[in-house]
This record gives sequence, C-alpha cells and structure tokens, in this order.
Amino acid sequence: MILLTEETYDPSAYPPFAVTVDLAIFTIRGGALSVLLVERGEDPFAGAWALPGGFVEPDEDAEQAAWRELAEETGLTGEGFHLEQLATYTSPDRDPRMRVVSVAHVAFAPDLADPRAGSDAAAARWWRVDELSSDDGPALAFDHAQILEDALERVRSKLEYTTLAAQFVREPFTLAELRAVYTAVWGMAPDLGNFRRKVLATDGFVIPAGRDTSGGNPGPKPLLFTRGPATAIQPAMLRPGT
Amino acid sequence: MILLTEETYDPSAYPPFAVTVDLAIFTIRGGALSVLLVERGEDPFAGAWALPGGFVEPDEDAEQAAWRELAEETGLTGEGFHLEQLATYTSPDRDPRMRVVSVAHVAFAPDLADPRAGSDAAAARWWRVDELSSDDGPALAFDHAQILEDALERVRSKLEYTTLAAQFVREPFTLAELRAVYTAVWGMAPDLGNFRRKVLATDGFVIPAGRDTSGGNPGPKPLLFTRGPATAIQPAMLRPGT
DNA sequence: CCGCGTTATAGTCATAGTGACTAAGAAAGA
DNA sequence: TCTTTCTTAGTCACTATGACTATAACGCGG
Repeated sequence: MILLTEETYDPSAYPPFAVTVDLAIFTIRGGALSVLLVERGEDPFAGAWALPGGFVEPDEDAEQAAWRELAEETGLTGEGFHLEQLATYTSPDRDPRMRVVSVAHVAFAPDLADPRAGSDAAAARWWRVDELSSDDGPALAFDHAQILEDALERVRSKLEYTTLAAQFVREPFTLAELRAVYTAVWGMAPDLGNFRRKVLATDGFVIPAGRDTSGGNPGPKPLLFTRGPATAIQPAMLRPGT
Repeated sequence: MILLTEETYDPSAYPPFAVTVDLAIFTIRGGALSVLLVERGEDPFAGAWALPGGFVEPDEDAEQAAWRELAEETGLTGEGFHLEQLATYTSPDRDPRMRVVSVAHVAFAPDLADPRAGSDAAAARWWRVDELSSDDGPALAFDHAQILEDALERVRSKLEYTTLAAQFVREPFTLAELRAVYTAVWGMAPDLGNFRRKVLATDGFVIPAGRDTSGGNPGPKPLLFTRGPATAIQPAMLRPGT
C-alpha cells in the first residue's frame, strides 16, 4: 500500500493546469426556461456557442470567480441570484490547447434582460433550453453540452426538494407565477389545486404580501407573496408522472 | 458587458494551478461508520491527519486519479466500490505552499481491512466518524475538516433517496445487515418493521437470494438478498425524526 | 429436552400526503 | 348583462408512514 499523500510531493514539480469556471445561467423568459450562451469568435470552436466563463484569478476562489463572471455577463450585481457549484470537468482533452479543468456552476435569477453586445466580435443571447437539442439549436463548444445537461438535471431536481423556484420570480409574486416556473423548468404543469395546497402547506416557502391591485387579467385579484425563509420542501414535490 | 470567454485568452498565459483529488473513503467497521485518514509526516501540517489523495496526472481525468488513489490506499481493485465526485475546493490559501485545487470524491465499500503500514513514515488508519469531532480525535490538515463534513452529509442524504446502502454490505446480505448500515450512517436505527416494509416494497432494491443456513445466532434463519438494479428510492426513506 | 431470550417475519391501525377531480366566485371585455 | 378567464376552496379514494402488536424459529443454559 502506498501511503504518500498529495503533499508528500512538491506541488510545483507537477505539470500546470489552468482552472476556469463555467456558468449555466438560467432564467425564465416568455414562459420558457432559458440559458445564456456566448458565441465563440476564435478557434477552437469558432462559431460554436459556449457557456460564459473565465479563469480563476490567483487571489480568488472558484465561487468568487463565478460571481465575478456572472456580474460581467449579465451586467447585474449578485443580488437576487442563486449560485451554486455544479461539478468539475477534468477530461484531459476537453480543451485542445492545454490542460484546463473547469469548475462548473449553476445560477438562477428572475427574468433577465437581453445581454448587450460586447466589445469584441462575440455575441451573447438567451437560448430556450428546448432549442438546445433541436436541429437548429446551437453547436456547443468543448464539453459544454454535457455540462448543460448536468446543469438542467440539477435545476429540475432542485425544484423538487427546495424552494429555489422562488428565485426565478420577482417579488412580490402570485402563486400562478410560481407555478409557471415549475411548468417552464419541468416542461409540464403541476396540478393547479395540488400545487397551491403543497406550497401553502410548506411552512416558510412563501409569505403573504397582500393582494394584487393592478388588474389587467380577468378573474379575481390574486394574493401576493414574497419568498419565505424555508429552503427545503419536505416531503418533496415530485414532477408529475413519477 | 464583457463577453470574453475563457478561451478568448491564451490559457498558458495564466498562473499555474496544481490539481489534486482527495478521497473520503467510508466503510462500516464494528457497526460504526469509519473513514480512512493518513498521518502526515512532513510539513505543512506534519503530524496532522489528512484524507488520502494525490495529483491528477497529465493523461488522466479526476475520476481516474481517484480510482488510482483508491486502489493504492486500500490495496483493492475498484470492484465493489462506489465512487462519486463530491465538490471542488479552491480557496487560494488552502495549501500554504502554492495554489492547489482539490476535486474531492466520496467512496463507499463494504467492511474493509486495516491498511498496511506504508513504506514511508506516514501511518494510515480508520477513524470512526464519531471520533472526528471529539477532543481526542485527529487534527485535520488543510481544509479536510470541511471536506469531511460535506462528505458525511452527502453519504447520509444519499442513503435517503438511493439504494447505495447496499454498497456497504457484502453479498449476500440480510435485511438486518442492511439496516445496520442505516443505523451506523445515521447514528440512529430505523424502525425494524417499517424498514423491512420499505425496502421490500422498493422494486429492485434487493433481490431474494435464498436463506442463510450458517446459523450462529438465535432466531430463525434470515432471508438473504443481493443488490438489485434499482438506484433510487421513491419516495425517499427519511431519517427518523424528520 | 424444556423453557427462555433473541431474532426474523408478518401483521394492524390511525394519520398524513397525494393525484385527480368538482364547485363557487371575481374580474375583464364583448 | 353575459361569457370567458382565472383564483380560491373544497372532496374523495388511495398510498405511504409511524408506532405498535403478534407469531414463530432457533441457540443455549440448565
């Protein structure tokens, strides 16, 4: 048995890696779950679309780098975002130029505006997630198709057992708006009555905040809510058909 | 808005990082959940205990490195192990010598033997997880206390909604042995009758494999089982008292 | 070889949570 | 005013759960 640990060696004697963060930034636009992608202007993968990301700087950790990139890409401060680490992708040939490991993150936020065009040739836009696997969907650079697939599954399952759906709506919100988040992310609508019952029965999921007065729709004025302190849904709210 | 992506820059122009894997290897010994630690012989943290780990080599990904380290540390091939990525730890000052990011993994296996002493001065031994936070528990090197805490929570929650507990017992096993896994990991015993009902009602969790004939205990000969193809427990089996 | 403690297995029963519905009422617009 | 749309408030059968009780097999000590 070999009992050497990493630190038995001199770390600087080892081949250098570049470390980056990549972000799958999700929002809901026009009732559809969407993700921000940037078009690559240079090889490798020129013309393909990639998750926004960048290098981890010498004096920051990966989460700080992710927050920095998030602010740079969306033009928004971290307020209202949820950000979490997803997984780390380390295949030796994932970047043809050199060894790059990427610490992927997932971020959610309420409906965000269109990104402004950058100063370089690259474009950035929101893609509906149901476009990603279609024929006229974007070609994805590096292993970003895999990262995106993992990120989507993370978001979908997190809605089941956490209150993160409320991060996708602006406060105050109605239960119909919250339900629309589930519908967009899961691709199917939870039953109306059962959804209300579950959300209202989960202590601290939502907090009553008066009643909408603005009108605009037919039907009664809906109750308004803000996000509550609860983070977990117990027992979980399952996707229909499981 | 800045739309540069990681690949807009030259990766080799960036400061080098070392990339390692660290492993929290769990097993159950004497009815107690235990984790393998190695004692450090050199600074930094000489005399402290650390998770086994090592560098990711130029031609392998982190998972391959983790399997390699796992085999080196336990002397066993990967057969029967469950291994999964936990999270990546990237604090700039987590290693005082240089910038090292660690892709932490969690591994489970049935009761493993004592590690043999290595050729260097370092020792390796199993620690019961309930010793880790006690006064005469080990001092932990680097940020390994944090990694271990996250790994423990991962194991505990994975027992709730996956069939991974069966990875901790040798086949064939009895339901009492499987229940002992839950008891060890959660620190409390699930109700006997309800546990049986739940396991047997979960399609594909366990597969009947005859009846024990060896005896040794009082009471009837228990039924034997092997691991089934199911990976998820739906709905989850919750820890008592939630 | 008898009885006792231990252990495996098989129930019971009240309650909570869910899926699938139905019903009533409020507002907007024709 | 009438119709459509939408929020709110149920109902009911069924499933899953927590907390028990009951029965039977086996080893062992006397």
